[in-house]
Amino acid sequence: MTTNTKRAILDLAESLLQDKGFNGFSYAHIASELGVKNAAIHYHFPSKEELGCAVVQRYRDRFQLWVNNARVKDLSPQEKLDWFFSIYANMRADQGKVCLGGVLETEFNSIPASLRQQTESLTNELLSWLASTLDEGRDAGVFQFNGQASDKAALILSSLQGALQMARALGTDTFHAVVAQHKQDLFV
Amino acid sequence: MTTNTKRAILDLAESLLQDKGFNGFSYAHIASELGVKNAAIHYHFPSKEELGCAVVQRYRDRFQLWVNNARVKDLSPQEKLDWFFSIYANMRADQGKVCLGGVLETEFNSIPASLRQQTESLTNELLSWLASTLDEGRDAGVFQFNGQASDKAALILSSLQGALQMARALGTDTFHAVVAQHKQDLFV
DNA sequence: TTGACAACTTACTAACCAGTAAGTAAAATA
DNA sequence: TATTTTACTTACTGGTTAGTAAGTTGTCAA
Repeated sequence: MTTNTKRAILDLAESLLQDKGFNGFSYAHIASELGVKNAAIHYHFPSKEELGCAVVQRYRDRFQLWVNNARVKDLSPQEKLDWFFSIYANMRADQGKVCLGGVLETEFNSIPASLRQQTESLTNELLSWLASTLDEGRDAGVFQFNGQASDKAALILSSLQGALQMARALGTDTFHAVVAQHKQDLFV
Repeated sequence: MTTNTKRAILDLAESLLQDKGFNGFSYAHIASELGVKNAAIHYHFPSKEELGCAVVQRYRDRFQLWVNNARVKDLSPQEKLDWFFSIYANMRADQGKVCLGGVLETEFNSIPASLRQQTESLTNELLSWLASTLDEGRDAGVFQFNGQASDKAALILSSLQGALQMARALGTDTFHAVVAQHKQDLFV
């Protein structure tokens, strides 16, 4: 039986990562919030590196589960895109969180190598799903854009990532304006 | 006579900010790199908060100087946009740096209030210049996009910010692909 | 009932952090 | 020349960091 504590640590670490970044939270933060001692965190995750990797790995697994879920697979391209946008909108709504990719890429030069690897894999997976969804929509005649779907996907993903961050300084409206503009660009 | 040291501190702090983030560098890093002692940094910038603000303030002043410079003012909208894109391309070329706005927004919840204020002002200034340049280009018939220029500006700025970060995980090609896609979207 | 193991706590360490108080040497000023 | 000011250094503090070693308690299997 896996403990509740291990999952609670992962949940809180993920939340703290999206809130303050990898260098912005400590084992003490997690411990005090959970009402346990520092060493309890080290029992489940010997190093901060392993904790960070476990958070990203779990996020990646969750994304793949969603993507391969019939409820998502059977959506139309527009609905798939809306579902994807809503993931980011929910992060914004949840205390102004930003996406894991953006946090870890911003701190890329001061995080462990294994966590950099996880970040690269996560970004590639998001990008690849988005590119094939865009291609699918263009083939179906519902999306319109020039050039390769992978380039347009990189544009959209980078913008969502940046817009979540920007919304911290300028407010939620900025984020929603960016999303609306993407739809306008794509559907015209 | 302002010392070389003060400027060297600002230069290095700006570079470290773009490299490792506000929580990712210390007075000791700056001191050892410059061959002075910790206290020398505190002499010029009593607190890290003041140092951070001075870096962003100098960056804002520099941007306003560029923007109000006749050499930039007299450019065509396309040239202005290319010039703006090249600022970001140069950051990417310079050891994979990311933009100040992106770093500080990502760390927004763990930086001092005065630095948050500087971040907001910087982002507003970049956004406002970009929006009026887009408007100017659309009026001149060289740019094409739907909706408000301020929304398209937020889309482009957020994307440049995100693409610099993303390029750390995926490489420089990703950044250039995003810029090329923006041009394609705008010029069609 | 005993032994093993899981899930912790207690108590600690060495490194690093921003920040400070007091001293110093050289240059500018009067 | 005397005094002040600038630009530091030396030496330190209290707080925080990830990480560790050794001990404790409750559960479960043999």
